[in-house]
Amino acid sequence: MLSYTEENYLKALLMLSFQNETRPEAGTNEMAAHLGVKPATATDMLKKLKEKNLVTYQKYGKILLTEEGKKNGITILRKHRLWETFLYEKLDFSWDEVHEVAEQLEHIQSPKLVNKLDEFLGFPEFDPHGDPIPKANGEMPSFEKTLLSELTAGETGKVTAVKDTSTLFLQYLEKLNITIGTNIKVLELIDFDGSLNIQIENAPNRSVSMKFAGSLYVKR
Amino acid sequence: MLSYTEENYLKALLMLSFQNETRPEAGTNEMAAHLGVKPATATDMLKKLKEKNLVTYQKYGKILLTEEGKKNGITILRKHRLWETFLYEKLDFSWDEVHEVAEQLEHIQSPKLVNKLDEFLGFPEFDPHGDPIPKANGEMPSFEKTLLSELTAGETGKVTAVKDTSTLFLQYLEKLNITIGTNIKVLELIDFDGSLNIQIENAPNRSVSMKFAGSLYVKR
DNA sequence: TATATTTGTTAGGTAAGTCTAACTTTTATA
DNA sequence: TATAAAAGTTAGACTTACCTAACAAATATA
Ligand SMILES: [Mn+2]
Ligand SMILES: [Mn+2]
Ligand SMILES: [Mn+2]
Ligand SMILES: [Mn+2]
Repeated sequence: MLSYTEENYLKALLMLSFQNETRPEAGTNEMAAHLGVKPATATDMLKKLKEKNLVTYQKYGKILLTEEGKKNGITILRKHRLWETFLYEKLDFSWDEVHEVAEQLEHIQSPKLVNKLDEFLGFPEFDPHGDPIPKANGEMPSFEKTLLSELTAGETGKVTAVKDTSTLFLQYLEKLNITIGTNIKVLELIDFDGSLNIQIENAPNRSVSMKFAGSLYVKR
Repeated sequence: MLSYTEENYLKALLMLSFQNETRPEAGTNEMAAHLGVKPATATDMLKKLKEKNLVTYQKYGKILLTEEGKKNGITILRKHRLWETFLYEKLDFSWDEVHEVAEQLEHIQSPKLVNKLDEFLGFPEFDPHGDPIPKANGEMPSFEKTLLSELTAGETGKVTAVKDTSTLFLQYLEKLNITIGTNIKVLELIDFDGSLNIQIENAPNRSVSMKFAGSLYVKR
């Protein structure tokens, strides 16, 4: 049985492993920052997780989830994303509101609940941010990871997911009338600062920053 | 901000106040037993709750919730019963399974979630056990509290709630095809041991014990 | 009313999870 | 490669929630 806190550490390590695309290892400071605790606290927890065979790591070395640790992390992530979907689809939460509440709901212990919820939602493959929801068996639906910033002038992409899930970004997208499924055409690339002029389906044309274009996943 | 544990203590005190019909006061041992902790632990917590002005009590005296404590307890109870209703109505949980999971869900912090859930469920007045769900303003729908054991021979009652919510009792009721809304006619009262012969709607006649008849609320 | 029983409190201890301050190791850079 | 910076660890402390054992007060009963 894992504690609420241990679950958070495992999920954090899993997400860092997705983020660090080259190698799935994480560092203590990185992990601590992700969880909003001090590095000293992360070190303490690491010892405990190692003791329980959920991570492999040695002093001053990198952290890697074991199979068991990964399995547990995936379970939490599955719950997190199913709950986000529930809040968004059934209770009319906006996509910048779901995360905070799902952060709590993901820790509810009841295998039956998770699977019934999945069924109730119609076995969704992606959450409101376009992130893949792990299946009951641990598999992750895959999706194209093309960034809007990778498109060339003239190309069109349909938004599949957001890379940045911060409230600030999500609310800005809402203002721009962009959501999962919206088509965006790149009109022009500005070499000077990497910004682009885009045409948004059902919304006025816009100029957006490089940072913006690097935060949206699209399908060509 | 109340901790998970403090919330459990307040809900326990509230429910004991409903139970002790004569006076709403509770004792340390009673409280500890209800929460599954040792009396010494309950005493510790009591001091903290008193410090926070959630209960009034003095050493060796009885425990009483303050208005603030009661308000908080009612909020938890509202969430508990709404979640039970959700699990029962939307996710096909049986009425003996809902309690355990609601025990966890009641602690999720999000006023918006509670109210949206209430709306999603159609503002239910009673939970799957027939217990009243406190309204957002703290009011409790009232209901008739006649026990099956109070009926006389020949009278018919419609089941409105269960007094005992133990798995053992709920599963027995299920076996007998009795649920909220079922009509039961008292055929005969046996003076010797207080048992009664009853006629259950859509099920064979039965003899049930005094204990059984004292655990079911009905409406004449 | 004296004594036994029940009820409630205190003292002292543990475990989880967090922190700060000081220290060590690793890595980057001059 | 020596040194500075960054990354990570350790020691010691705090808070919350729990426990056991010993004690004190209140209540029931002979
Ligand atoms: Mn969490
Ligand atoms: Mn998400
Ligand atoms: Mn609870
Ligand atoms: Mn109930």
